[in-house]
Amino acid sequence: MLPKKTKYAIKALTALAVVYFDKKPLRISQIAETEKIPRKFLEAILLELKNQGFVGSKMGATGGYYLAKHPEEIMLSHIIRSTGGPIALLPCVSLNYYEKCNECKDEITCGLRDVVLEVREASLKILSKTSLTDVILREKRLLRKNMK
Amino acid sequence: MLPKKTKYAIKALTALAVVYFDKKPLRISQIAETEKIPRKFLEAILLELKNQGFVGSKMGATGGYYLAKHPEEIMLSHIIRSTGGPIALLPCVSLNYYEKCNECKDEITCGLRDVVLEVREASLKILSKTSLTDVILREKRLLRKNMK
DNA sequence: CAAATATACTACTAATTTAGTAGGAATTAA
DNA sequence: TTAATTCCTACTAAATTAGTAGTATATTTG
Ligand code: FES
Ligand code: FES
Repeated sequence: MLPKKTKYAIKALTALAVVYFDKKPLRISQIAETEKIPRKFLEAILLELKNQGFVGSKMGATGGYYLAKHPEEIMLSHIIRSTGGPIALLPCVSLNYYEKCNECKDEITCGLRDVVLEVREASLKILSKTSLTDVILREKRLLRKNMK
Repeated sequence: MLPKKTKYAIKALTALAVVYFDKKPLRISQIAETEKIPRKFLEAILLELKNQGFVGSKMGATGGYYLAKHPEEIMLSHIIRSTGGPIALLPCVSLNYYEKCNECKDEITCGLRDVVLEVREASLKILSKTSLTDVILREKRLLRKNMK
């Protein structure tokens, strides 16, 4: 399961992606309100996202946050990895959080690892191809479908 | 990430699957030793697996555990769900641990949910088709490949 | 310049989950 | 009857998650 932090990050970044072309920053409190994210928590999350280069910020009155990259360049896999941790089911198949399985005799011949590797590949295939723009597009598509 | 409990469960059940046709039970301590699982923890796990119908047991001297079903019938998805929890990345797309996303206005039109649903489908496709027998087969294949 | 309004940053805390452990009761084989 | 084993209840300790409090710093506007 993804931690709330990751979910909040995706939600906040998506909100920023929606207004990307306005070229005006969005206030934390504004995002917190519309996305129903605890204000202070979101503050911490956005700060982290800034340090990782996802967003930029402007201090002071009329300040706020804005996407630092084009929304098509920001993939869900990046956000997940930056905020939540591994996508893989086990540390021994995680690209970014690798850790040796000290119970298993041999990683190379471990049957379980082989399966879990396949699962990671399948998940990553989707998550690394889905950008913030795609999330917004999906939302629009679902809205149309539901309207009919 | 899968909890250790789940990993241990899969490992233990696989060990039982290997000797399935011997028709003799395997002792906890034996499994714990060969799979490097903390003895007492494994005890608790196997008991739970028994209550869920995965294994049977025999008490007393010469007692132990054995698979209650054919190893081809036990899928990784079953074990994960019984011991670890959801396979889905978010509660709103979990079949067995469903919980409403109270931040999102509408589940039906949520773009993030749509992506995460696709990921769950992809993972489940693999995990619900992979049995204990398959895990053993993969292991054998990997061994052969590595020998050459 | 001063007041108002933002983010930046440090340092906690509280609740939950995970990964176990301890110890004895019940059962069975020899 | 004794040795070996599972069964069962009740803890505990460590790590992680989900936040909060409070203050410093920067920026706009009157
Ligand atoms: S090596 Fe990681 S599960 Fe076996
Ligand atoms: S409804 Fe679950 S993420 Fe939006």
